[in-house]
Amino acid sequence: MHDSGRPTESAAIAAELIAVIVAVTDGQPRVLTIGDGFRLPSGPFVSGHRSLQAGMRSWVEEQTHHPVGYVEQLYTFADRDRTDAATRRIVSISYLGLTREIRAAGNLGASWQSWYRFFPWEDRRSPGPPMAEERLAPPLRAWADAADTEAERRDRRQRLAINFGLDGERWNEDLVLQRYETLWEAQLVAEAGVDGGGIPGQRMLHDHRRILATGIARLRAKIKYRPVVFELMPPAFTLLQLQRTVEALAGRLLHKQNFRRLIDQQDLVEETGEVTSETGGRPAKLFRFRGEVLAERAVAGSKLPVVRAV
Amino acid sequence: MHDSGRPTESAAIAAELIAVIVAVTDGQPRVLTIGDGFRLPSGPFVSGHRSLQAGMRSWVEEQTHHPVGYVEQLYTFADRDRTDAATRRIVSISYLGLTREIRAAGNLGASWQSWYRFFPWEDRRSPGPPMAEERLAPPLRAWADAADTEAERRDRRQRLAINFGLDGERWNEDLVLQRYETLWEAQLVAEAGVDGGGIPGQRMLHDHRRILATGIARLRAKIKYRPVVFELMPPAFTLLQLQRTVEALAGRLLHKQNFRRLIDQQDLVEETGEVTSETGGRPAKLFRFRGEVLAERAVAGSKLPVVRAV
DNA sequence: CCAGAAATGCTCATATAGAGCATATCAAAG
DNA sequence: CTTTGATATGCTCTATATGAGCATTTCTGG
Repeated sequence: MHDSGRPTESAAIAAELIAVIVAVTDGQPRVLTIGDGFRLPSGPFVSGHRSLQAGMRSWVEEQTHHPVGYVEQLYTFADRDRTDAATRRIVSISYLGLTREIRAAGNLGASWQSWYRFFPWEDRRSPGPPMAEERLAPPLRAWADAADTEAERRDRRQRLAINFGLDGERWNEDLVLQRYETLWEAQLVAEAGVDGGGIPGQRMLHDHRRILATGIARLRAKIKYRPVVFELMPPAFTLLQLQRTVEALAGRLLHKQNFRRLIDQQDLVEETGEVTSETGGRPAKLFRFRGEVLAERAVAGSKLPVVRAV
Repeated sequence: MHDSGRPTESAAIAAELIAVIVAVTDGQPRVLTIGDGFRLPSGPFVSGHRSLQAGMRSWVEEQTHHPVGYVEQLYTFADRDRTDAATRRIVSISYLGLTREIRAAGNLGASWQSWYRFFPWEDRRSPGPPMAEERLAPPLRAWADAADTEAERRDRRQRLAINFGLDGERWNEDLVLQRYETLWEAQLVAEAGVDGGGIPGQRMLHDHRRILATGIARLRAKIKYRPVVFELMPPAFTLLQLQRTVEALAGRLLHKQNFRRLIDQQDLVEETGEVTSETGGRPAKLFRFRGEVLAERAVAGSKLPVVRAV
């Protein structure tokens, strides 16, 4: 409360916990859903919960029977237009979780959905002209041109260039949320009211697609400076499997040799001593994650030109 | 709610908004406090608020009469042991705000406090042996050695080395929260129960010091990849002033020439055409922030060895 | 005119990142 | 037993970025 002395007259509200649980299987990044596959696991935060995170874990486990591993908080929001049966405002606290998919039959209708089902334009791993340019750019440009003033038109065009990698700009895979929000503004997603203008991409319940976008964006940004990918890997894996996992998340292909150089420069993995010849071709060495690095090194680095030993 | 069909039976809870408002004045990073200077502006989230952020802004303005500029969400938590008068669980949503200090007399007892008053060990700008080594290391090492098992002792020592830059490790200014939490665990901060073992650093109300630590950590990390410092600068400034501001935030000195190189490599500023000779010495050119870069470039860069033009 | 305080210009060595070329090593097909 | 298809691995070369300093220039205040 904002004053320990006097009691607060705060209105009652309801708090909801929502989880974006991610795994990568068969080269696809997947998100854990319940029901018909269009909603994320979620439930109210109640007094019995030890903490927000504990509450989220228990809802996920209850609704999906799937264990949750690594977890971090994503974002909290309070949509003006969402209230519960008692018309209380709802505050939603979202979490991002990383696990490995466990294939158990019929667990409550919980299912794993490729996240590119909801954001097909985010997958740029296959060669050929990307969907952002083929399918999204035309209606988006039309939206930009439809602005009232010339200044606004210019703003919109520049925003499109940056967010969608148009007009010579490079594609930035981290801008998942910005892209979704731009599409929303241009009335190109189904949640925005109309039918979505024929843009591909499955909609979700309420604002769940926006929350998923937030989770993807966070994860794509995070794999660049923290070794979180390993939460998604089995105990032993080949470097190519690791690369394929990162590619699945980032939605783009990586340069193999440079990827390997990056990995071992950082001492992230060590050989198990075994090899596998699963995939055909020269058998690959198996590696395991060196969990110690989490303790050994805080993170990457500065970007500030600090002066040493004053 | 987690199911749009049936009503949820969620318990009522109270939501609180807390703000960490930062400004840099006279070379000191300062945080806006109310009352006796040991508490952050805060208040309940009520149904009249348009959004969480709007509610936070209105509380800050009501309690301090100070305008809030740039804002971002920090973290949401629910302390088990904090309830309000009606013994509802409290969910606290914290925000980080950046402004420039306005010196207005007697505004409600609101005041700006140097954040190093609460975290003196975080200021390493002055030469000489840093406080982390002089004052903190001994009791921390004692805590590490007091662990039950050898394994736990080793873990603690390594954690100290990384968090506090001991045993040859480098100081990482971003680990503000980890340091505070380690000190808490070692019973060296006043909030942890006892008197804090003589470690310098003013305590705050409730968990406000932890929230401030979260804000400092976020800001220190963010200035490295996003041009947020400019939110703290006046419209025109010299490069040295800019550098001093970053140094105040980071708590360490920067290499002047390299700092300048970094700034203009990124086209972050442009000359106003004027010069100032305020500080003595050769007059410095005045610069202004090129706000356009926010639109022009998304951010910094990859760290993933992507392959171009497949 | 001189000392003090910055502002500025440059240089050099060392990482890191982006792109490719060339081999090595296996499984399975023929 | 050889060929083909698929990787796994080693190395090289070129930009660019980063960390550290040295050397000048340009003012203000005695």
